[in-house]
Amino acid sequence: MAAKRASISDIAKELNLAVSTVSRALSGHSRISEATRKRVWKLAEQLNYQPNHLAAALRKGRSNTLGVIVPHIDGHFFALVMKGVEAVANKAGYNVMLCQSNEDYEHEQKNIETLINAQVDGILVSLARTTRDFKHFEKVRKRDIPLVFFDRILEGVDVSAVVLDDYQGGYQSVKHLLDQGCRRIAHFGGPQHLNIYKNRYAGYCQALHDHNIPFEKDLVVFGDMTLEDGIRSMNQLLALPQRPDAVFSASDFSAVGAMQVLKQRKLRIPYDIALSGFSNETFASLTEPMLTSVDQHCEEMGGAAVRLLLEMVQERTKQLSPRKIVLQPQLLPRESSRWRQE
Amino acid sequence: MAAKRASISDIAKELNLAVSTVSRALSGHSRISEATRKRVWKLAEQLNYQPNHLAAALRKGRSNTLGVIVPHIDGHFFALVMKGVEAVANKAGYNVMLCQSNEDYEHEQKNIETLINAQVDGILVSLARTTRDFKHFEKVRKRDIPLVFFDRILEGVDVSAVVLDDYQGGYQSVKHLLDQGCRRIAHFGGPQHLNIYKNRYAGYCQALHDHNIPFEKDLVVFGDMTLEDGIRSMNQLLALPQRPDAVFSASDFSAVGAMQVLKQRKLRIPYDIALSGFSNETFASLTEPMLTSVDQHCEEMGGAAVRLLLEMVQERTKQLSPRKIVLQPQLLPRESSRWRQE
DNA sequence: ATGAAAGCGCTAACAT
DNA sequence: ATGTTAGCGCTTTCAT
Repeated sequence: MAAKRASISDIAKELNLAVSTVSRALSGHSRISEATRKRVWKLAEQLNYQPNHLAAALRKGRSNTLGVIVPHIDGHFFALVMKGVEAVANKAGYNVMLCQSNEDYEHEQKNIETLINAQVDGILVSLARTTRDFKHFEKVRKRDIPLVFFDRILEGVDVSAVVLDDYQGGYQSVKHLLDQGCRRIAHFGGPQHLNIYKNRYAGYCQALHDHNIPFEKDLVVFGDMTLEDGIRSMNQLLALPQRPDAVFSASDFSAVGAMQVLKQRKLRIPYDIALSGFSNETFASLTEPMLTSVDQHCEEMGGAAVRLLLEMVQERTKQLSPRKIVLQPQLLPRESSRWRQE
Repeated sequence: MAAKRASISDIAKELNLAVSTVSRALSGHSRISEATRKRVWKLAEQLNYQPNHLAAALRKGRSNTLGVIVPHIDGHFFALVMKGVEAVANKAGYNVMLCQSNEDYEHEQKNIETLINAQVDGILVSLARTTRDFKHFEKVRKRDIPLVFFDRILEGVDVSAVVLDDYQGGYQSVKHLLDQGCRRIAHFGGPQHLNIYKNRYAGYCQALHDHNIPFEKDLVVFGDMTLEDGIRSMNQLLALPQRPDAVFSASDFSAVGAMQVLKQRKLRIPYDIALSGFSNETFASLTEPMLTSVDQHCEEMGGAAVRLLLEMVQERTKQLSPRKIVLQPQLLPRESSRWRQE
């Protein structure tokens, strides 16, 4: 029963060698005779030796584990990011420890503690929507644990991060709507303390400005970007004396909410009102009409974030100054915004 | 810089106590004077002491970490399961290490090694679609690491698992379609070596049988359950001399594929052909018509799986015989299958 | 090329 | 109630 696992010292005893020799043989040290190396490896196989990472980690002070904190894992975006994270991390020999903050600041603080205690070698974070300060990251800094943010970061804080050019995403979306002939373009925006929503909004504003469309305050509605929020916001817009002829939503969910309202009111999409969303959720190509959206290259973002983090982990000595990587978004025009369908 | 972390022995030295005393004070041991306990905690706070879990794990032989292997994390189901897993695990003081097998057998084997090396206290697995044997789990058994499967398990192997009553899900779906007046009900089925698809199919067969509907081989199409597969399968069915009047798909994705074909051919859903899927993906309530589906209580499944696993972890001594927990599915009738809409 | 020995930070058995 | 001590399995310096 209970098969005790073979250790280096077991192998050493069996072969009449010193543990240090066995350790070196196993880790491919150069100053070990070919003969010894072979004997050791053979017995290791036989005994089905598995290295005890915990012990190695304790000794070396590194755990070969990366911690990741995401607001939530349901939904397209973070799931795909995790795919990229995992792929790159595993290839580099690192494990991944996952925490969800549930969009909650307090929870995020706990997550940080958890990861510090687990002795992770580096931390990847995308902020909870309710996070507005940086206190809990001070601990991480103090311990000199490499830290990389992705997607959602706090405005005005100088940290390493991998982000999407949300400004471009917003700009292109609005430009596309303008190209279709829309002139009164509304915007569903998210919490403005988060870079992503702020930048999408900024892109919207700039695109209007560049095309000499006057900005109308009434056409911008802020909310929490859920489907229900989209319903609420759309109804609010339709109650205006003069309704918009397009909506650029900073989220696919609220865009779909708007879509439901429009369909229910028998307004034609895109002819009466065109619609575009953000994130290219799975369902974006399954709605009717299919929803125009912005792809965020999620997997790539995850991969890039890990690569950046590993660089920092491996060159811990040199205090590198914070680096930012900006990925370009890709507009995917679909039926909800295109007047002429191919 | 590089803030060295305070250790128990640091605290002990500072307070002129033995490390064991400090350790006990910190872990709430009963035989420690209130005064000492307070002094220790106070200094611990001051020094911002964080326990070194690695060391504790090495010493105790337990890492307080659970490993989870999922086929993939994108898509509704596993993402929600992970939510449940994480919630329960964290509450019980365990961390979660996540691996994705990418639906690949080889990858799954690697994942197992990874988790064993990481010294996890227990492993949760949902099998890759390409996994057909059990060899790689023998190592886990030999090491006596508690192992719990969820959702996807191998047929005919006696293991602890948390599964959905897929048979019921299939049965109810078909019964519902029959209740709507459908008589020629087709089925899109998945790989039959996986319990979930086999049972959904079995439920389909039994429901037909119970209602005296003859089984027709041509109405059953097996595939890989993707959207494209649904398109292919639907076209295949429409080429039959006599077409079906309903399809029960074992996946929402292939159901949506079918939906696209039907819409394109101007067949009315549900009037010409009714549709029902499985898994209640996010998009199921966003298609037009909204897709009837079966909810799997994903979060609950994740939670139940962890609870079962933790039981095994905590009572490791007593070799419990494998336990199965079966959750009941919930049919969600929507427009794609209902003749009379409320 | 190999060995001896120290120690990572913690817990727990065994004192007192 | 507190102290002493051994050791979890590994890596690494210093010898030889």
